[in-house]
Amino acid sequence: MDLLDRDGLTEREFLERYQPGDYERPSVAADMVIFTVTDAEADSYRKLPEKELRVLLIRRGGHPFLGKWALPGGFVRPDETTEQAAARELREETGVEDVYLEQLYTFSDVGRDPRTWVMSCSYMALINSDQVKLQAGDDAADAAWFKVTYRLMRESKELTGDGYIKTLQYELKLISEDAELTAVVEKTITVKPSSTATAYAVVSNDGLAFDHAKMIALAIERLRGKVNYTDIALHLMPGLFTLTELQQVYEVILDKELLKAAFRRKVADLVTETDHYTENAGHRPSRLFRRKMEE
Amino acid sequence: MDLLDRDGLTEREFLERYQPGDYERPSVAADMVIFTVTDAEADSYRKLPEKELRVLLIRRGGHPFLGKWALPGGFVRPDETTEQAAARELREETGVEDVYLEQLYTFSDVGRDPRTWVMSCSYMALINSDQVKLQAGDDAADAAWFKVTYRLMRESKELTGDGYIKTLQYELKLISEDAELTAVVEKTITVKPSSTATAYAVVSNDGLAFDHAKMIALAIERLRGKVNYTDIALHLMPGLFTLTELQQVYEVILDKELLKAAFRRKVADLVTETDHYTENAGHRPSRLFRRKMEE
DNA sequence: AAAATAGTGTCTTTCAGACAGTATTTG
DNA sequence: CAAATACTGTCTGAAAGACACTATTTT
Repeated sequence: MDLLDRDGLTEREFLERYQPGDYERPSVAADMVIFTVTDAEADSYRKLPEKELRVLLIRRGGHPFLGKWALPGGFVRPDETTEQAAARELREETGVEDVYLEQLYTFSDVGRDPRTWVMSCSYMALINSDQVKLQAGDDAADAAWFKVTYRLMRESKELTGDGYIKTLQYELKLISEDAELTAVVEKTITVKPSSTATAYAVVSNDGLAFDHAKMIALAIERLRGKVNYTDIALHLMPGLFTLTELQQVYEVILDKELLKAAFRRKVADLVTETDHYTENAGHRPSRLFRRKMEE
Repeated sequence: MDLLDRDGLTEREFLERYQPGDYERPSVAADMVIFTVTDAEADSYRKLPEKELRVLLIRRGGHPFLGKWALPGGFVRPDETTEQAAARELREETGVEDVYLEQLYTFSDVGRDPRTWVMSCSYMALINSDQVKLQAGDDAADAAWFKVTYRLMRESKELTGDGYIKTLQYELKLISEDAELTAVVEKTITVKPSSTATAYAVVSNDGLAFDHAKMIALAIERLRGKVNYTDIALHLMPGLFTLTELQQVYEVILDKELLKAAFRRKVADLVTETDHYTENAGHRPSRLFRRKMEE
């Protein structure tokens, strides 16, 4: 192919002479919502421990948002994709290598970073409690796992002339051993005859940096959506697990109780049974399952 | 809040003195997959016309990819979000203002643009045939609507030691009045005990610029996925439409025939019936419906 | 009447919700 | 035996698949 452009150049000539213009360019960061599930303290050793959904946050050691908690992340380098940058941050922060990683959304609101023009491509990572143990040797001293809850608090609908605006307010709560953060995220759905638009806004925010409350909210919504029709939740499970544990994970993600019989029917084709059982549990042993790797 | 950082600065002082470093930054473009549905020519005026799913492409007038077809798009400016940039491009290209717009994915492969470091945040827009008429006055002379088909051609699965790799090859065909483009997009799903990764690659590509074959493939997959559990397809319909037309749109998106009775039951709560009917159709008139704006 | 599309009725199958019942282990 | 969890059986009702049937218009 040797097409010539208006200046009579071939593509090779064009590229050899190409000089990037000096118009403004944004910095692009990759930020990660890293989820895991851990056992809460049980009242008695005969009772099963409850499961908690947790997110990793890092306390900011410099301006802006000094002292606030932020998602792990960093700037993308010219020789890597946003996904590679996310995986690199994940490795640096947690030592974990082989995890489920999914791009969520690219945030580009003007002024979202008070320093300069910064976009953020956000990712969701799911790691299981086996892998989390490796978290010891991280460089950011002020990293902590926060228990997450995300709950619809208020719902309203306003009719406009030719459509309506639905407003949903969610309370996002993040609780660690020594900090408790709360944010309210508002989801606004504007329905008009020829369009539907959804926008997120942070209404109040106590302790989270940047627009990271929005990112966490979006991640939870994605997780909740996918749990119902994929095997995504299995990435939060250790190698061997009981169906009751799996059900607890679904319940903590969806923030709602499920019926045992129906749940077992539903996940039957996502798991493979093994010949192992739990031991010394203070009650009847439970069969252990693995994630199904065929099909 | 007047916390001081290690240099003893308040946040305000820090920001006043902040100088962006001179590390490399990418350009960020917003590219759009604009879908619409139009009637194909009918054999006889007594037969219903078939529906076609179409995408807007623009022939490149300069290097790189001179003469190839590309998605409409452009660079994001510092005073706008990627979404605003997408909406701006859409307006410039088609004159259309009020449409369904959804962020798809941010592409950042190294070398995806041969000139320089460019990421692209891709969007999907759905516009209806009423709105498309406005397309006359566009600046890019070489814009054309292409009929799209996207079909699974080959499927294979290879077992690895502890998991498997599934490879799906899709043929993407784009046909306009005077051009026919074909690309093969390969979707690779790598399943390992603690992760699942999906990657897209363009295996062959005849006539599309950049990685735009991947973007279109991703857009179609998103559209197909959402059609089943949202009212997204209604954004492709004009103000009044028959249920048969709506079914045709579902069928052309999903590339599969649906059963009439079941379809009507399924969409019943997405539409509102009107008192209008089609006229002079050469057969029994059909009731016209609108998109349901309540609930 | 023929051609064409519009629209409905209903049987079957599948699957989720609901709930009760049985089974197994430890203290 | 009591406490605790594990696991199964089955009824019901909602929704999707399948297919046949009726209805209405134009030529």
